[in-house]
Formats: sequence, C-alpha cells, structure tokens
Amino acid sequence: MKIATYNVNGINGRLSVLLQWLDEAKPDIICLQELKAPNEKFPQKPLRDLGYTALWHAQKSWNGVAILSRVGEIHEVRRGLPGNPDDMQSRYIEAAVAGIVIAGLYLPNGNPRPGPKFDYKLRWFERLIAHAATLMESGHPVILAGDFNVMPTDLDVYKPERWLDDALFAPEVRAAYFELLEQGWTDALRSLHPGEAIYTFWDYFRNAYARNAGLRIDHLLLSPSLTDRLIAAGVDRHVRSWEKTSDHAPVWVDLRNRSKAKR
DNA sequence: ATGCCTAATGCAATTAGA
Repeated sequence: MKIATYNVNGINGRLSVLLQWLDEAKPDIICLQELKAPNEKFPQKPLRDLGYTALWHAQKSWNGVAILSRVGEIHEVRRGLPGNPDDMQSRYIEAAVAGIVIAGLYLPNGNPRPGPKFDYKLRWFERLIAHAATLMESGHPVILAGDFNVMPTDLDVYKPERWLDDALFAPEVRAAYFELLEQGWTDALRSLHPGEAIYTFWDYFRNAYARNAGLRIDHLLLSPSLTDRLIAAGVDRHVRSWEKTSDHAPVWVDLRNRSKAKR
C-alpha cells in the first residue's frame, strides 16, 4: 500500500499536475496541503473520475488539507487540532482509511522570526505534540503526514548555514520536531535513507530546482506497527520539473499488507 | 537587506509562501 503526501500549492491551479501524477504513481492514500480554495471549490469530480474519494478541510485563499483514497472509505475522525477553538486556519484533518489512522497536517511556516507568526507556529507544534501523544497511546497504526515546515537536520538543507535564523530551521522548531519523534514515531524517508541528502521542496526563485537547492520539509511519520511494515520510501522529484508545478514534490511510503498470520 | 517566482483575490497591488 502506497501512502503519499503532497503540498500542491493551490489545488485548482495545479490540478492538471496533480491528476497526471496520480495517474502515473497510483498512490492508494494521499494527504494534500495548501489547497488554497474554499470548500465549495474542491475539485471532487475529476478526482472521483480517477477513482479517488476525498475528504477535505479548506478555506478561502490559504491553507487547506485533504485526504484522498482509492482503497476504501474515508472515515473522518476530526478536522482541526484540539487545544485552541479560536484557531480558524485549516491545517489538520484526521481519518481512518484501510485500517490506518491518517493524520494530514500543514504546519505553519512561522516566518518572520521572531514575531506573532513564529509564536503561532510554536503553539501549533505544541498542540500537535499533545495530540500525537494520544494517537501514539491509542496503539492504532497511525501515520502523521504532511508539510511540517521543518528541516530536521543539516542534511535536510542544501546550505544549512544560511537557514539558521529561519523559522523552518530554528533550534526551537527542530527541538519540537525531535520531541515529537521521541514519542516513538519513525521518519520513514530518513530511516530507509540515512546519510542521504533528499529534498522535497525547491523554491521558485533563483532556478533552485535546477541547482538542487532544496529542503526536506514534507514528512511521513509512522507509528511502531507501521514501521514494521515499511518497505520503501521516496520522493517523486521529477514532478517538480513539470509545467505549472508546485514548489513541493510528492513524498511516499510503501507499506507491506497486514500479515494474516500475525492477526 | 531585498528581489528573484507563483497563487489568490479580483482587476492593481497586496499578502503569503519558505
């Protein structure tokens, strides 16, 4: 079973790229971020024509997350992170699909730092850590997938020294990421490719993709029972070279089917 | 320090992204 995350940077502006990639890669479950469209403008029909049902949590202009599936019903668990009823930004959606709890998230960017946006990022991260702890304690197979807006280590940045003061690489943000991992989550891509520079984002400026001036900020974190099923993980980086493409590339994991002998 | 690019909104220029 292939599960992916993809920050599309505008689902309607990038729809042809999204559909082409889905048709080519045929992932089973996909978490999308940055829909940048109101709920009523979610392109349900073209996705359904490709065999995907969808659940989305969007808002006008900014943010917006969705879960797509072609392997069975999407059972919504929650939309929005608990812990702040005043938070109106559509950045979190959680559903049960094919026996797995899928948490799709779009962590705040946080720039400029310092400032209110950075404070919001840190508070949002704290809420994620608290909620992820309850998911971990549940014992269910869980995957936290999305745009975390964090490069965990120097290896995840083309030029780390230039990013030290940035909200995506600040010490307190990386510390929050590792505090989350310490609950028992496995960073799927890094666990299978230790020591390898792999990026998921290249900005539109300065010919960044051609220079491979990238960042690794999109992550798939697996609970222990899913880590045992992890076969492969990768980035479909060629999608970043397409016309009208997002500044992110899709990231995916391949999981072994549940063993009947063990159940 | 800022622009470089791109999208959404809405029809010009601003906000936001990372």
